[in-house]
Amino acid sequence: MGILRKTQSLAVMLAEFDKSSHAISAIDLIRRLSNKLNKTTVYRILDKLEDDGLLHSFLGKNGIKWYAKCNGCSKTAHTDVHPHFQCIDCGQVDCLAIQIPIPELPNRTALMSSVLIQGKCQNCL
Amino acid sequence: MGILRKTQSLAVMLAEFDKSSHAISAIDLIRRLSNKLNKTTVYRILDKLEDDGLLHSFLGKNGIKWYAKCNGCSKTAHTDVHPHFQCIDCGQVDCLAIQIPIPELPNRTALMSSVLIQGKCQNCL
DNA sequence: ATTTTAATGCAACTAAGTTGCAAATATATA
DNA sequence: TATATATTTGCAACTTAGTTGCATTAAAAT
Repeated sequence: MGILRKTQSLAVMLAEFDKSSHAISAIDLIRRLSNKLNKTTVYRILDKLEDDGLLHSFLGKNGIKWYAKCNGCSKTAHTDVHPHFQCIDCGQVDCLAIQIPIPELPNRTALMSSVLIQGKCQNCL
Repeated sequence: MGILRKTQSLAVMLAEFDKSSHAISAIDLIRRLSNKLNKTTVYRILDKLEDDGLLHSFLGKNGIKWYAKCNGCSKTAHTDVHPHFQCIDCGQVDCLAIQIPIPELPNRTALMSSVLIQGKCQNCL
């Protein structure tokens, strides 16, 4: 069940995602908003925004959960996914506007896939 | 620093990986060997076997750490990686013997990448 | 204005993985 | 083979990310 009410907490969260186009990790968001929102609230709003298709989530380095705005990325199930890029120096994470095609797999059905590319971003090169 | 001594614990761990060709999650391994080995020992031996290039690790669903034998998979840094497949029904995880090519990224340098495909395995179809 | 229902904060909890340290066990040396 | 040395192990305690139950607060509906 997604967002039902326009609350203060929701506004604060959305404002944070509007500040920059980079992905934000749940823990970082909790840290940034610690004076305004409880961490449980942060997790719950993230869940709902994902349900509503406003955000998508994925796992970064060390299995940390990240969230990014869905800028017109398809909400339907697909095996062609956009990869995420994490800089090993500064830690910044972005969605890449490319598609990594997953080939047909013999004896298996692929329903979803996730691709994390790690390397150096423009700033850290 | 990798394996230096041939210990009982090491033998137990290697035997477990020889039992099947599927990947094993660290937690599952700890559970299976709980009557023989302490979990700290399991984690430490996994680390060392990975250092030695006998196992490789990757993250499955929910950021859980998995280990699989390196069956001739390249140990050198590369952006062409073999993907891992996790069945959403039975949870089983395997290495796929295919390469997913990662294209050149403008303004970024890709140093490594990981691909997790989720779907249904042959048994669960 | 009052009622209803959803959202929030808090504290306590879970699960995966890590760390420090003393005891046990391999290996090297005599 | 016995002893010394260095690595490995088990244990307990800890860390970190995320979850749950429940009482309180705040939207929205009446």
